[in-house]
Formats: sequence, structure tokens, C-alpha cells
Amino acid sequence: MKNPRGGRSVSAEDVAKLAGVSRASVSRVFSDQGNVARETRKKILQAANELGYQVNFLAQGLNRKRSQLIGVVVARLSDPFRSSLLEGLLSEIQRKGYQALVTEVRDADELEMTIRRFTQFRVSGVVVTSGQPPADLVKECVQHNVPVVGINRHVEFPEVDLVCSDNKMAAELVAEQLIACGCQSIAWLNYRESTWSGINRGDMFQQVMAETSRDLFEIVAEADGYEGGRQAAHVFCAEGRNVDGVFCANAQLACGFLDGMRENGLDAPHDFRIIGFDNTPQTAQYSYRLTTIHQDVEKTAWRVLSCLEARGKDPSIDQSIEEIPVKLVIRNT
Amino acid sequence: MKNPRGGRSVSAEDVAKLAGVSRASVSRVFSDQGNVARETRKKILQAANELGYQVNFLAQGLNRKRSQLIGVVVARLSDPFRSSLLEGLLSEIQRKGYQALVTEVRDADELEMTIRRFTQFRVSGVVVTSGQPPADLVKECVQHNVPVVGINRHVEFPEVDLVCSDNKMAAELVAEQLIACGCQSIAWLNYRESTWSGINRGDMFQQVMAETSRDLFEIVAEADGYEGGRQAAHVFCAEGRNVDGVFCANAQLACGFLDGMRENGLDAPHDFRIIGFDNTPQTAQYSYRLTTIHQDVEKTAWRVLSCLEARGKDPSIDQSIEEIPVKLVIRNT
DNA sequence: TTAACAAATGAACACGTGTTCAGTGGTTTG
DNA sequence: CAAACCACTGAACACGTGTTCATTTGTTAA
Repeated sequence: MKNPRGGRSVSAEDVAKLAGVSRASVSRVFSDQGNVARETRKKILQAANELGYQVNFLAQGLNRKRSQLIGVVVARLSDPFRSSLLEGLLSEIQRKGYQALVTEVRDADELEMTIRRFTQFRVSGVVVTSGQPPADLVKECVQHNVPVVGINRHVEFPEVDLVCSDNKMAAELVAEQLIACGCQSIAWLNYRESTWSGINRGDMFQQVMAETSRDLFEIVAEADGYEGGRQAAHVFCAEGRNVDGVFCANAQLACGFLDGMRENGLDAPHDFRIIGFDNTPQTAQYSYRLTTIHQDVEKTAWRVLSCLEARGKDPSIDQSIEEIPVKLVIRNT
Repeated sequence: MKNPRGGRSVSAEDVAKLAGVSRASVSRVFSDQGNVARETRKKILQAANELGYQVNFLAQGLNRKRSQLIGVVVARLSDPFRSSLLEGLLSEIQRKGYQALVTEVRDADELEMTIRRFTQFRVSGVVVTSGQPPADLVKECVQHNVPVVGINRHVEFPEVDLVCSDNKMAAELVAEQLIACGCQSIAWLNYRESTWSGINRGDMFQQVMAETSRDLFEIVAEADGYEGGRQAAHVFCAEGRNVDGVFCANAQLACGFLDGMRENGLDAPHDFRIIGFDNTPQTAQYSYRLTTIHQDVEKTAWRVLSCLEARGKDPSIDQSIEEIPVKLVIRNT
């Protein structure tokens, strides 16, 4: 751990000098490319260890025209499902030897700036968990050979791979469960200005219900999150309507709706059944014990990274649209 | 938006050629350094715009020996306060023109690998929100002139700046509130293997209580999070003990403890008072309406970045230990 | 008119790495 | 024994930028 250069970081040049070989051999050892004699490798590793040498990723990326970075676009981390999704992505990104470049975006402008900056860092891939990337940016990524994949969203460009939870399967599981519990009138609860994934979940549920020739009431929440669900319950009760089975677009709406109903003297599972989406920690709490659809975050993250790597090797492959199976976690409601 | 080079990305060289100037002038324009005539600047900007030129951050960082990246160490994003802290950090990092390099660590080994990788990317700074960075790594960062700052933790190295929520102030606010509500026997609830910040909060509370010559019961949760709090309440009631005021180390313990007490027929604010830490969304929900200490995430993030920039300019400045004021959010309990 | 000066510019180097290409020596094959 | 082959090595170039230094140009002071 000496430091022969005044304050400057040690480079492959220094290692080469100490080991008595050329810098090219040092590079070969650390990039695991080309042949190098066992004896030389040993000398180099020892010298590197002594100096505390570490590859400069900026120089490496500059030369390879590609860094080990992966850009991740997120939004509204306060939503517990989103943060658990980010957690899964981070874990998988690190496991594969990459580093995550995370940016939070609030509007389309920020998304544009973000993706532009990602390409300036020569990222190996971009993961979009929120927002719709504009057409010219996607084109730019394609030109730079930067793979893009979207999670739980719809993107109209054939170069962008997609990984979604299987909303059709979720709808079938929920319908089956509610019907098995004897529900007669079933409703779908969603926020009025929901994201694409929320809308898609509703469409799928509608479709499944139609297949079994049942009507589907729609409850529209005027606000998002817990408060939105709670208020929706109050409005629902005030209007004197009645259902015995509710499927909610996400966990927060579900918890809010359940609490709202409780305030009106109705509780699950006694008076009605309710099933949520996103198996967030809160839904598991004793005060809720909410039956809910569980999205497989690990598998989603795994699939995302294999998409990135596949398209990184061959940018011309067909678009991949993968649906990740979901599970129904049956609890109390 | 032409692309005169076959598939390759446009460089400053191309812009210079099109504008009829030297590459040096292009560099001067985009790094805002040195003088350049108004007319030439205009020509360069126009050419750059036409070609869609963007600075290559890897080359820039390689030359400047410093990238615009800031490494952020996180853990357990499923904890809602941690994700909101990350959200605040991201927002501030982007506002200042940096990019966040986020890594999740589970143990000391991962932390070591992570910080090592951060230095390999020549980050402008490192933010540690979890774990204790080992001594030699901190030394390494200091040698590379990489500022390190810790949030809500204790680090024994004078080169590492610290930003903490003011736990003493929190303790005083809570004590004042509980006493004003007429509480006679007051307790402190924490997880047995809590982090430093949890322990510190307890110590401060103990100290404040001692100053007013009051006893402080300690309730020790054998598990962390919501379930830990809930079980602690059951054990507490089973032992037949009794208090009328509880201060909890974090929001999840508080919610769990409250629910556990409710299962035993006791509820706040009627039978006892309870105050949590971390003003998470769940504590605001109607079913809890928990009185809680609010940490100022925005100010924390702001302070973190000004520490980084200050030490980035002059690495030899004195250690800064800043305590961020907290607020007591009075709700129902 | 000349000297002194400030602003603007381009050539050249440095940053630290990956990779090609031409060699070297040693071993196998005909 | 010559030829062909193989593993191994080092010199040199490329990646795209920031920055120094010398030079040119235009302007002011003596």
C-alpha cells in the first residue's frame, strides 16, 4: 500500500514498472483478455496488490465505448412498491457486476434530460420504471446501441423490450377467489388518473368478468393513495351502493378503502371481500392482513437484466414482451 | 441531427470541423472556461446543435480526474423513511447537476466493495446512509480527495462530515408534549439490536428525562419493524406492566406497538399516549393519526451536498457535525 | 510610429485504459 | 533438419476531453 506517486492514483503504468513488464500485459490480466503466462500474471497481481491498484472505470469505459453503468429511471419512491422494485433492481444490477445510475423524474422534460445524461455516461442499458420515453430519445439510444427496457408499462417502439407483471393472470386469480368466496356483485377500484399499469389491470379484470358473464361495477377514486381509497369508500357508502367483492388497483387504495368501509361499520371479510395489488409490507400487518396479488420483483429484475444483456450483444433481435407470473397471497380479506 | 460518422457518436472534433475552428475552442465553450469570441461561440453552438453533440462524461471525468457522480450507500429501502431520505438525496443531487450512483449494501464486505467501486468511478463524493465505513477505505477516499459524509450515524474519522437529525431536540419536544398531556410513567421503546441512530435517540431521551428527575422505563422489542412493535406490546401487557406515555425509536415500531395495545383493549390517546419517530406516510393515515417526530429530509439533503462541495474544494477543513432541527407533528396520539 | 498589452486561437500534451500488430522463442509436424 | 505452429510479449495507436503554451490579432499608451 505504498504510494510512490505524489498524491496521484496508481495506474497500470506503475504496476507494469514494478512488475518489470509492459503495461499491455497488466491490461490483459485485469480485463481477462488474451493470453498471459502464469508466472507473469503472478508477478503482476502481486505488484498490483502491493500498490493497491484499481482499474480506472472512466478510462476503461472511454476506451470500450461502454461503461458498466446502468441507468434506472424512477418516480415517487414514497410508494412502497416502487421502492421495493428499485431494491430488487439494485440487487440484480450489482449481482451482475454493474453499477446503478438512479434518477428520479417528475415530468417529461426531466425524463428527456435524464436519458440524455445516461447516454453521456455511455451506460450499458436503461431501465424505465416510470414515464414514457419520447421517440427521438429512443432513436438516439438505438443509434448508440444502448438497450432500453420498460417495466409495467406500454411503449410503442419495437426496439424497447418490456417486462410486465401478468395482469391477466392476476385478474383470473382474483375472479376465481372472489367467486369461490361466494361474491355476487363485484367491483373494481382505481384512481381516476391512474398509470397505464393500473388501467391495464382494470381492463384485464373487466375482460375476465365478461368471460364469466358477470357485471363489473367500477369505483373511481378522485385522489390517489390511501386517502383516495378512504374517500372513495365514504362516497360509495353515502351513495347507498353495495358490493360484496372489491379488487383494487394497488395496495394503498386497498388499505384506504378498507379503513373507509370500517369507519362506515363494514369490515372484511365479514361484510365484503377485498383484494389488493402489490404485496407491500403494510398489507401484511395484523391490522389489515389483506389478501393481495404479489408481483415477483426478483424475477422481474432478473428478466430485465437478461433483456439488457441480450440486446446489448445483438441490437437487432426481436422485441421481447415478457409477462411475469403473479401469486395470490390469501390472508384474511 | 445528421450523423456523418458511421454509427459512431459525434465528438468535439466533428463540431470543430463543421464550425471551422479548433477543437480547443469547442472544449472552451462547453466547459465555460477561458475566453472565446462571441461570434465563434455562436458558430460552435450552432454546429453542435446541428450534429446533436453532447460531451462525453467519461472522457471529461478522465481528464479532470473527477466525475460528476456522487456515490450513495443505502440499505433496506423497504423502510419507508429510508426511501424518502433517498428521494430527498436524489432530488438535491440532481438539482446541483450531479448524478447519483446508488448501491445497496447488506454487510461490511459489500460496503467495502461498494466504496472501492465508487473511487474507481472517481466520484465527487460519497454519502453513507447505512453501515460503518472501515478505516482504510476512508483513508483511501481521503487520499483520492473524495469527500465522505454520513447521515444519522457516528463515524470516528475527523475527515468524515456528519449530518444528523437533532435527537436531543426531538427528546425535548417529546418529553414536553408527554408531560403536558399529563403522563406520569413514561417509556422508551426500541429494537434490541438497533442502529446507532436508534440508540442515540434513546440516550438523549434518557438524558432529558433525567434532567426533569423522572424515571424512564425501557421496553425492548425482540424483533424489528411493525411485528417487533406489536409483539413488544403483547409481552408488555402479559407482564401486567403499565405506562401512560411511550416514545418509539421509529415509525414502524410505533404503529406495531399501537396495534398490539389495541388488541389488548387499550387505545391511544384514551388509555395512553404514544409518539413515533420518522413521519412516514403510514403514520398519517386515518387509522393511526400518530403524533410523530418529523425529520427534515430536504434540509438534510441540502446540508449533505454543501458539505461535499465544501470539502471537495478544500479537503483540509475542520470536520462539520451538523444537527438538523426536527419538528413535532401533533396528531391524535 | 512604436511599444505594450489584452483577447482570441490552435498545436500539442496528458489523462488511463483496451487492442492490434509485429515480433520472439519454443515446440510439434513433415 | 526445415517448416509450421503456438503461447507470449511489447510498441504503438485510439478513445474524447481539459489545459498549457506559444502565436496572432487588434487596441491602447507613450
